[in-house]
Amino acid sequence: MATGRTHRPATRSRGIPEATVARLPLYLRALTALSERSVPTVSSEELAAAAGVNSAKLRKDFSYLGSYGTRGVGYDVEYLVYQISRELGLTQDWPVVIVGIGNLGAALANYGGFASRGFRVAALIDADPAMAGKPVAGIPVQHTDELEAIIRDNGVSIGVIATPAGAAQQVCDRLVAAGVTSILNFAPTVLSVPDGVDVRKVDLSIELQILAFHEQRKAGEEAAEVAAQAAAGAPAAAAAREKSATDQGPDGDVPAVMPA
Amino acid sequence: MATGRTHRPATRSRGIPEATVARLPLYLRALTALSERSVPTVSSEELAAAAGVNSAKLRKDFSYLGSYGTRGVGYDVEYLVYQISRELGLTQDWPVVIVGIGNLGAALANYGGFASRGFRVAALIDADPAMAGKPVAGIPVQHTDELEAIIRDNGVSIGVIATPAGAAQQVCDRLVAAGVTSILNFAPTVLSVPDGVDVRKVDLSIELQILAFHEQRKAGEEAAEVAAQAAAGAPAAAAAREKSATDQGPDGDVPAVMPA
DNA sequence: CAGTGTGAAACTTTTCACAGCT
DNA sequence: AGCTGTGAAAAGTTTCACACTG
Repeated sequence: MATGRTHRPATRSRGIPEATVARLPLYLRALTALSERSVPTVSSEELAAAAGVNSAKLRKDFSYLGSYGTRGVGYDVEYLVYQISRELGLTQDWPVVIVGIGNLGAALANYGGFASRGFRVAALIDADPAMAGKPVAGIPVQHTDELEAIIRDNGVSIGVIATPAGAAQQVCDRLVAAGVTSILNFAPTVLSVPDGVDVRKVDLSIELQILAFHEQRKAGEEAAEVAAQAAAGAPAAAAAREKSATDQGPDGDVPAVMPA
Repeated sequence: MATGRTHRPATRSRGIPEATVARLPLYLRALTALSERSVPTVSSEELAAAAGVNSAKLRKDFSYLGSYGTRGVGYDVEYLVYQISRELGLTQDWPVVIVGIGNLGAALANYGGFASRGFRVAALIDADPAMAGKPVAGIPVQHTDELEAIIRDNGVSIGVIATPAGAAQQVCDRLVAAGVTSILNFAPTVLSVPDGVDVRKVDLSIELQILAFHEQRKAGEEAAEVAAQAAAGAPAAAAAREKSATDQGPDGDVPAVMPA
């Protein structure tokens, strides 16, 4: 909602909130499942449940895309799939390179959901000469020396870094220099990139640490609860948790993209 | 947050904002690196740069933990490492089970940063009988039949699901029934869990789709930019991006935990 | 005087609740 | 009658800017 909405009320304008963007893939997945089961329409309530969010949030999110529902009825599944795909830029397909073909890189290469929606693994790249030529997930691994050529020849703009932490920044620099402008980083490092390049980070140990924090909290609360229960009368059962909601928050963080 | 903060101004009370919690692991990692280089103190500016956030945010975050800095000087690295570790519950170590030992599960089992900070892989579990006994990352894989016993015998409260999507909910149910209260889910599914169980989700294709959205946006802006540049005089270079910041947002999303 | 700690302002995201369409 | 679309309120997060302290 950055630039005013003053006029142009019809054609949904730009400026979809980042939090909404982060949820669109979730909706898309739920819708795709419905589509496969040939469900023709769905209400915000049902779709929200399938996506793990609440319906008010979902309706608000969709309102940023336009008015694609029918009052009293719900949303047309196929139509919404198309609209969200388009909004996410998945009507074209994006060639992606994966750099670092260890266990993780191989797992990513084998990941089916990859190809299924808008992405194509254009190349697998590894620094180990012994890997060169070896096929992983049916794609021959190429040596890092080829990186620049691969990026240019395939018009790759999205790169996935699955290397050890030590190599990540260097790989990142080369990717960016060769023209990549979006990076998904699995290495546990903060990457620095020039303006205009987006980096998203996936980090196992950070996720675990966040869980540990809450886990620890629960242990503490349990003790408090027992005490309270002992002191007071009876009703202490489900009274502890702070947030409830049917939500399944993404980002956990507000992960947000970071144009760096 | 929820319960008022009315009194108790002194001792840092409970209720650290979720967004702050999500960044603590980032700070911890940066601090650990400094510690290894034997750097004794660090300013909010330096540490923020290392963690990829801005210094105001970092100071605000630390203010929720207490006053651990020294005005005019900065923060004592060792002391902060300890305080953050304690806050995150990493002074104890958490036994973790990984269910689903495919490429991804193996990658996770081999992930070093795992053991390094507060977590211990208590067991690897897979449904394939052929895997049973086979060691991965030095740990023998056990069959799913043993799941409940493993959880109970090891006092596991954190589980990692790295199975195919189809098996995830079922595995989740068993983990929860056996006593697990925190789950890190790598399968592309929305898990439903009872109240009091936290789920965090890591999803490759969602991340890629978010990148695709921004990538598409860039392409559009580029065109607009060129047009504007042609029409106007000259200054259009770095004027495009909407957010700037040195930030490297986690969550990308607001991933947030979801007490479900 | 360099640099923390923090109120207050600005912005973003979520939730509420209901008018309005089909 | 039912369900969407959305203003408006509430909650959460980030940024600003400066008083205060070692």
